[in-house]
Amino acid sequence: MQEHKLGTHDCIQLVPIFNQLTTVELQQVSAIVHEHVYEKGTTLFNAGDEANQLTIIAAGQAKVYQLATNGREQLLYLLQSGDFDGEAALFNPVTRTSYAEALVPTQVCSIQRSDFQALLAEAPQLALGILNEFGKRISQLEGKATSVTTSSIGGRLADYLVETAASFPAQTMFTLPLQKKEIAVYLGTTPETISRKLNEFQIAGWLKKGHGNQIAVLDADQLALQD
Amino acid sequence: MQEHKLGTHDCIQLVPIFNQLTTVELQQVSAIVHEHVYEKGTTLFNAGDEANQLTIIAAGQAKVYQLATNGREQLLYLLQSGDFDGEAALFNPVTRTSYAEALVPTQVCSIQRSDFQALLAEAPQLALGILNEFGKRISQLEGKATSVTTSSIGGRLADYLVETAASFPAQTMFTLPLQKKEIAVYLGTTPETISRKLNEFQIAGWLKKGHGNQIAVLDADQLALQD
DNA sequence: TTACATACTTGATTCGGATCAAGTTTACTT
DNA sequence: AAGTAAACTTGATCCGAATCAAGTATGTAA
Repeated sequence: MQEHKLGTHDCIQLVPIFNQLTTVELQQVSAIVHEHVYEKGTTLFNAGDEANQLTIIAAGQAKVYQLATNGREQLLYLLQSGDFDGEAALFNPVTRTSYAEALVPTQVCSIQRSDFQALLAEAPQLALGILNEFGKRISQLEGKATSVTTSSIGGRLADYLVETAASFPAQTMFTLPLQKKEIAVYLGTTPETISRKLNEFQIAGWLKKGHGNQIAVLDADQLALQD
Repeated sequence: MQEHKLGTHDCIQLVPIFNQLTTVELQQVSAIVHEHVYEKGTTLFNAGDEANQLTIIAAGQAKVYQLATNGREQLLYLLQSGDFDGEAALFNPVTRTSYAEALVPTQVCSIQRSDFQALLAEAPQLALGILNEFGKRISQLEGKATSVTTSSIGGRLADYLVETAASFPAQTMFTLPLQKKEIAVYLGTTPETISRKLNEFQIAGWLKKGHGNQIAVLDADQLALQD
């Protein structure tokens, strides 16, 4: 069973920032991409490492944690296929402040800074795609920063659920990709509160809890209206 | 008195993303930059506008507000000389979700999307500089998103004060650039709480309140240690 | 200088959500 | 299938900060 393994060319096509490239440019990119498969539970990179490369998830899933000053870890991103991290490394050597761990067997494409900079001079179109992707990410983060100071916990959880459920058929049961403890940390709250809010939502008829970490969103519209 | 007015060339040199350009490239950029001066209290752009340009503050100061779903306004940025906004517009036509107002007479440089894209193809070095700046902004926003879910109000206020005080000589009185009401909204709290926390900080000996909106930070190190 | 509006402060009360402390379920190991 | 550890739930209590309600400064216009 290795359906999730892909050739280099396919790998690159999965990444949004490379979507707009011509065939020729795609080949140029292929030439400088390195591939690696990480087993479940292994570390993609560590805090304190010097970062010299862009890391792209071709297939699989990884969690990125930031270490807070008090030693606590804050989940920063849940990287899915096509997501990337470490873009700052493409311009300057930086020390990573976060670390990442593979949740499942995960195939990663990486690009070295020096290779990337050389390529950029030849394929300006590439820069546009990346800039575009960065712009999106900034909007997203601005939204998060706003919503965190603006909405209540209930609202943030509701948003998270609607967003997560979006990748599954409507009204069907699915397994939450994160444990409640992790969702809690991600939203800046506690597992207890997550538990209680999910109950409230179920009583309101907006969702249905199943076995283990399964839920079905019944009324995404009402959920989204929370706060 | 027009010391704050600058020629186009000077204007561009103020902007970090253009810092690394060669003289030739700077001239190319100069050619496509439009300048405009907004009087105090006038609107730079409005929510709902279609954005087709990058807006750079050459001299002056502007507030950028985001409208929340409940109709409340959330202060997003306080733009100073050299800051820019609307970078998403450089890649796709977008509708603005925020609006900006000049706090003082403010000189603005703007670049149209079409001009920018044409330029980018000729000056790849420019893309690198912008990408770099974007990377920094993303780190900054990641930090803010983390600190908001992690620290208490006191900690966030302390950070804000230390940051704001940094542009004044140490331990001297200065006037806060925002009203307390606005600081409150910015930090996601209320004027009452700001008032109380400032008292606590004064009693602890970390700052001194003066007349009106003046304060002096006495012990930035202790403040920064808050939470 | 007085009058008025706006910003700010202070106190009393309320409330959301964190924390603490058991239980209970789920999932993994053998 | 039984045993164990981890994750989850539920209840009781506590605390930080929001809200409500006066007040007091500050600044502005006549």
